[in-house]
Amino acid sequence: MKPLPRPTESELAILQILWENGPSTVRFVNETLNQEREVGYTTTLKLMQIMAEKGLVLRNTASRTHIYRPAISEPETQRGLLDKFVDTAFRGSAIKLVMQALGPHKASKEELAAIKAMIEAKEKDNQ
Amino acid sequence: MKPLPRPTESELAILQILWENGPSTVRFVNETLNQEREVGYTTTLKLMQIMAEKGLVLRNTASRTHIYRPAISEPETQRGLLDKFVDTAFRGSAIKLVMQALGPHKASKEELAAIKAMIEAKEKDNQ
DNA sequence: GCCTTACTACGAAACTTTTCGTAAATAAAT
DNA sequence: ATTTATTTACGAAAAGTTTCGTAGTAAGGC
Repeated sequence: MKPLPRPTESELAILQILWENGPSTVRFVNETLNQEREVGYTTTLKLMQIMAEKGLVLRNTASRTHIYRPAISEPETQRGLLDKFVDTAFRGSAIKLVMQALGPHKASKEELAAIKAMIEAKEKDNQ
Repeated sequence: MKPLPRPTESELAILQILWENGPSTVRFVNETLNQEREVGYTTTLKLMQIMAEKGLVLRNTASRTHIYRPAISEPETQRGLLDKFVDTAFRGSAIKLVMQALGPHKASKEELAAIKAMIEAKEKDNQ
């Protein structure tokens, strides 16, 4: 099994709709996309067909209207994209990326506590 | 002044060489790139010319061999790329990105301390 | 049954990014 | 001075991504 390719930006937008809403038709995906910006129906269809070829989505073709679903989870996908991004934009330094990401961001008490907990766990690992 | 466009992946690779080594010639940049993968000299030249047009780099054309330098700092560039990336890959949630990035990463004591300090500073802000 | 609508398949155009070949100019080497 | 090497400029091909038009086929409404 060859590993799945990273999705392109448009493909990612489609995957996000599938992750959020579960297995969906092209029409539903297209209508959801159109809440953001205008996209032709066949444009969405074509993209989803390409994604099926690449293995990024699976589709049930039992009925005439095909049902698409993601072939990979959102966290797995994010991991792949993040690894690439850390390499290209931060020369491999995840820490620098974290600092940059935290910098201007308004975080809630709970979020900060969660990160802190994670860091404290890692500090224990280090010993 | 229009804000500078985000660099593409290849452009980013060139910027990184300039950030790391200071003002450089096309030849130097090309040779550095070639340590990673084979790229033709005119390919690198063309990219750098395009970057100059876009305003991503500045060049000194006083002597025949032009000297290029970045027009924007690495952190500024990273910030722009990160904002876009958080939006597209993490649907705007910087916190999720941070958690993902910290997850598998081996961090040193000092790095963890630095992040922790930043978080504690933010916790104070919140109150 | 017939017409309208909805869906998939396919191909190609449009756009972006990357790659490189060729030509012209300048400098260096012999 | 002539040749050789180095550099920029330019244009266009190649590759990747996104967009959509057209055709064919199945389904639904009348």
